[in-house]
Amino acid sequence: MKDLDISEVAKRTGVPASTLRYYEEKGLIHAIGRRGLRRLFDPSVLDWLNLIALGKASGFRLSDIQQMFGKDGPHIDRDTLMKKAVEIEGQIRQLQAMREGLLHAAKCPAESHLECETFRKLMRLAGKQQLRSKAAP
Amino acid sequence: MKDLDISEVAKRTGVPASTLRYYEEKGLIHAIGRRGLRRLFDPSVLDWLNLIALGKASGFRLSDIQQMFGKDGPHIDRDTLMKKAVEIEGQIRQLQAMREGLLHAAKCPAESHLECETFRKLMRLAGKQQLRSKAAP
DNA sequence: CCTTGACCTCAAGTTTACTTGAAGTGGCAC
DNA sequence: GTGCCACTTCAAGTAAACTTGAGGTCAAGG
Repeated sequence: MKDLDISEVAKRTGVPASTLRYYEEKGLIHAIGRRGLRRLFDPSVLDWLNLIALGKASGFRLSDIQQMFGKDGPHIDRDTLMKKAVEIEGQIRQLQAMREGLLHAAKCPAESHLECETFRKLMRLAGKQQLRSKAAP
Repeated sequence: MKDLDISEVAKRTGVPASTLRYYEEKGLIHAIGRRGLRRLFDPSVLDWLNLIALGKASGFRLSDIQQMFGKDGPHIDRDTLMKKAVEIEGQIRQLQAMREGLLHAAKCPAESHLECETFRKLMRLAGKQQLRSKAAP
């Protein structure tokens, strides 16, 4: 496969060039070289960007993502990964409660949703997950 | 029930007073009055804060949250709520993929995770949900 | 009555994740 | 060879969600 120009990467991923430079600066992706001043990327950067997008969509910070799938290094702390996975489980439950709450709210005729017992129950349920996780800032 | 002092609300919810003032300024919560300068909150503010926390944990912006569960107004656009619910569904799927990916990564012996076919498959799967949702900025 | 300190306001600072703009460089089509 | 313009760097700007600090107020305990 051929190396990719920054604009090529941008085109294929939808991530703006400025963001790609920013990510490189932050150590999330790496150019394999330069042609003159211009960065050259290995096609694998597309995978990395996919991964980064996924992480972001999951509510992680760039620094978290870097931590999890470190530099280009092979050292991924398994404990950290497990902890993150558990964190995500809680987040999923919260999202499910939120979703149910919203769906109910869309149907429920109560004046204020806080007056609806079903809604309040869902909220309490979700509230129980005392996950003050910094994963979703 | 008695009205609550800002510090009382802070104590019971864990939300700092400064944040409570900020939320009030943004119209997410409302003091029912003042004793001198000091805000007085109805105990129902605890429910609202619960709801706000839930929304935040689900990746919504404060402005989204305000939109969904508007001021103290009863006007909640059901279509908006449904759309949000659908958005959340996609987010949940992404989180599930992320979770599985992490769990797998915690076990998989591959040098780089990108070299692991299982991992890549999970990523592609998650990537398919082209949810460039602004719900999780 | 008088002090105390928790609360107030308002402005400015912080962090995260970028974007924008100015000024420079050099690959490549002609 | 030479000029265009996509690329470069670096500094500064933006938005969201708060936090911090200075200076002021006033309800309550002694």
